[in-house]
Amino acid sequence: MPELPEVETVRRGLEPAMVGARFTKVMQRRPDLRFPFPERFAERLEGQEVRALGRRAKYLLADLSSGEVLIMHLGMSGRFLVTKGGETRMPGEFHHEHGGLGAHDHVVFQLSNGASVTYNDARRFGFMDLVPRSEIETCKHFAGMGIEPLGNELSGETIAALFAGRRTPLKAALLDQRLIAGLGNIYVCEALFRTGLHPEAPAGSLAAKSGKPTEKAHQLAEVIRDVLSEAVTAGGSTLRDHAQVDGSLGYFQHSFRVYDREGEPCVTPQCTGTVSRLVQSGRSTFYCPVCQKASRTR
DNA sequence: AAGCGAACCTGGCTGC
DNA sequence: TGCAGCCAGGTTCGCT
Repeated sequence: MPELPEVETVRRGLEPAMVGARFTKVMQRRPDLRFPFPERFAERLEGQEVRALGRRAKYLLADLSSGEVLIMHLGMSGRFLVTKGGETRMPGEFHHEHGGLGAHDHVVFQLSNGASVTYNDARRFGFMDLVPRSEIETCKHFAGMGIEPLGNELSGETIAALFAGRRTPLKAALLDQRLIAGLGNIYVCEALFRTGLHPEAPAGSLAAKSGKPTEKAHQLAEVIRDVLSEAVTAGGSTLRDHAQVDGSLGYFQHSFRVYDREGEPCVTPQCTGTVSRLVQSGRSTFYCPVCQKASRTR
């Protein structure tokens, strides 16, 4: 469940359980996820205090008293469940009876405040790494990463500058984490719909010849911010599994206007269009062919 | 260089 | 009921 709003939802859920607590025991139950765990993973965590829990794009960053940062990425199916001390593990099909570990519980963090944090990831596209605080900006995960869409950098001007001259479809440009980092398939579809932009329009069409942003570029920047912050407020989107660390669901999926709505009527008032699906670089794009017509040329 | 498709892995749903 | 086929919120690799 991992685009920016879901990761931010997880961060907010983990924060009270982890920040200010020490790792008393870390159980790493397999040698790798998408990548091998770093050397001596558990030993480097045990005894360390979590000073802060941050987020960059779709990555969670736990600042440790050792000076290292625990980097966590959820991939496609990664999720965290927090169990407070004394509680028996419950909600969710992933966790077998009373406190036992489920099939894909790969890491369990026990904390000095009595809480347990379990990382579950059926597909194992997620990963964890440990990097010195001083090397965070330049480490392989973040070097070359694009701007934060909820930060101050996102504007019509930056979109025009980043997209100018690119013939790649808008959909692909928005998914490119080297340009803007944190958007994924759902929120790109939703943002393009709200802006009335065709997903196959060339990314460069948002920059005028002068290099200045078009009106649509300004709108797109605002819409991206709106969609993401609305989704964060809703606790993210829940598609197949819980989005929040206490097992409860996000509910932004009820606000989807095009994502996963192929064949349904367009929600725009007066619009007679039907939501269509097309495949771009191997991924489903949902859009309204009537509302989203903007500049397919150039 | 940019832009596709495939690959990584498991599970859930659809349809025969 | 069983099984094949397709699809899934992400990222990276390798081939045009």
